[in-house]
Amino acid sequence: METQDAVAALAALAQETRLEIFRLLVAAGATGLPAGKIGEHLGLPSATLAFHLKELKHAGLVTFTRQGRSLIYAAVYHRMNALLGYLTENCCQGNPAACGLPAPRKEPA
Amino acid sequence: METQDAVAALAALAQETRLEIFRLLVAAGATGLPAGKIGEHLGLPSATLAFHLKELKHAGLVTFTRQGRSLIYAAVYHRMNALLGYLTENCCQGNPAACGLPAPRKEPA
DNA sequence: TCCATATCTCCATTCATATGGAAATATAAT
DNA sequence: ATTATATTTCCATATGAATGGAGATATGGA
Repeated sequence: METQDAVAALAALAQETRLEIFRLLVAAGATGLPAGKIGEHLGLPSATLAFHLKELKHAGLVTFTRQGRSLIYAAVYHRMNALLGYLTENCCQGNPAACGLPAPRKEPA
Repeated sequence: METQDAVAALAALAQETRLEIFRLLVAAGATGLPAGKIGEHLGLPSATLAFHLKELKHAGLVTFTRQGRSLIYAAVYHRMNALLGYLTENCCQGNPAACGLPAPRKEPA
């Protein structure tokens, strides 16, 4: 992952509402959640929700597929993985132990 | 680490200049770097540099100590560690393997 | 076709962030 | 004391992000 992409992903997650959306989608797993359910869970007006989903989508952290009239959103794990890889490689002295982490498996995505 | 702190740390790193400052400090290791050297490396006007250092400091990602008339800045590794811990725990289904990572050692800081 | 549902786009408004010149503060040296 | 160095704070400005109402678009069902 390049620095530009890392900045985009970090910016997408650096907002309470969006971080909560992402966490909810992670918890929902591979099946994902329709936009409506997300808004319901977090009590968000539709326009606000759409705005944040667009940001996450733009950063590559979520995708969606249509199912009837619902759009089902899901977390993109490999993107999160790539972000964690970037951070451990670039912000832990190339030595993850410096940040208390075990050796990372080389970023695949 | 709480969600609030994670958002603050993410926001601090979600900016190209600040991410570069932090990476530079990580590379510099425990001895750190005087503010002036950082600005020199990255070609930043002093006011801009001071602004970003304040943001990083506020997020707990850097500290500084005075040495003569220089302020020596250094990366706070345990904070980065805590952020990575938060992300793997909360954004990888509580299952780091979902993000291609080995099991994390429990966040100590 | 007509209506209901799910979600988005448009827009105005508000608030926060980023940038950098200029002046202020702190330390050191002569 | 005075001057030089290192860095910060102050301030104005420009740019971008967040919020949410209202209307547009897409799909499915009667």
